[in-house]
Amino acid sequence: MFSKSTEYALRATIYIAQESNSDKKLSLNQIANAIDSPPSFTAKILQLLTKDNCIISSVRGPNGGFYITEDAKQLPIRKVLEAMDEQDLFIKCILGLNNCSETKPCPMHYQYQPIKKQLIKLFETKTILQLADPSQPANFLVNNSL
Amino acid sequence: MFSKSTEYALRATIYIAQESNSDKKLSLNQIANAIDSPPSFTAKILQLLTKDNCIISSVRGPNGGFYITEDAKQLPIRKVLEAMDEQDLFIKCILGLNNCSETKPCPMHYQYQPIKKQLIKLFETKTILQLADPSQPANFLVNNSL
DNA sequence: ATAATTAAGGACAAAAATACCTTTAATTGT
DNA sequence: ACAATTAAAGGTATTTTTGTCCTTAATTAT
Ligand code: FES
Ligand code: FES
Repeated sequence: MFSKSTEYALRATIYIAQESNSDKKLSLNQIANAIDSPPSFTAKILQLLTKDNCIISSVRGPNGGFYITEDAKQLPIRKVLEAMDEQDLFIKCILGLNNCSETKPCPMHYQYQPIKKQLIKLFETKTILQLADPSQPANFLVNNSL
Repeated sequence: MFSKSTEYALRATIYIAQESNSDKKLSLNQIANAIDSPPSFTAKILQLLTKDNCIISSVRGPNGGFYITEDAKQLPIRKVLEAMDEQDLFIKCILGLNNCSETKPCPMHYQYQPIKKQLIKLFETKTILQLADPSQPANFLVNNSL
């Protein structure tokens, strides 16, 4: 479904939303450790997410680290996919054809379209906060422990 | 969603089911041309699909080529995904965690699971024939023409 | 100021996916 | 038998993805 980069990006974003706020920042190593991802590679991914501080925020220096603002928590998770350049899923044909549309449907189009719509809706409407909401008991697991 | 290899495999299978039978075989070049794929790469993919002749069949020599039996047309398209080793979609967690299950749900599990079930059902129940059935007007487009 | 800490950024490396090319084997028609 | 045709098989090359490492810049505490 998604690339490793995007999987790490989603896990990192959710974890940061679970654990951080502007008073409690998380270091790269904390995050990579928590989400079972290679630290150096995770650093690259976090750079993409902190671009313009629009999803994740960061500060350097002692007691610095990564965190997410309350405002950013309201963003739909689609923003994470956008930052990771993972938009093919929303646009492309399931058979890989350039155009996916009612006017030029491939043999799977009418079967796949309703599922695609649900995927888009899921990523458009679910916010980062909703996935990290501690009142939802299913919202904790972001690694391969257990 | 799928790798290029799998996209080509699906397009090739559908095209072969549209156009061939045991009396009318298709050459590599015909297929690659029809589905907009690199011929040499498509050759490799067809090798996987003809493995044990279980999905696509082939014969060498003049008037040889690739075709599909009536029996094989009844196979669900999941078989193509299996041949391409693309089973992660059916098993894996959308966040990339090793186990996807009700007992260890990730924060997206309960949102994603219903969609995943529909994807599985789609690939399990739709047969190659259904996607290539000429009585369905949507069943022709397997390339980027138009 | 200085040293310590932390992310940012760039160069590099390894692995996988994608694509190509050459040789071999099977089949057919002559 | 022979030549032509076609897929099979294997090796090679390129590109993309994944991952590492090292230096630089920013921030903080002393
Ligand atoms: S055209 Fe193939 S999924 Fe829409
Ligand atoms: S555990 Fe993540 S989708 Fe099921």
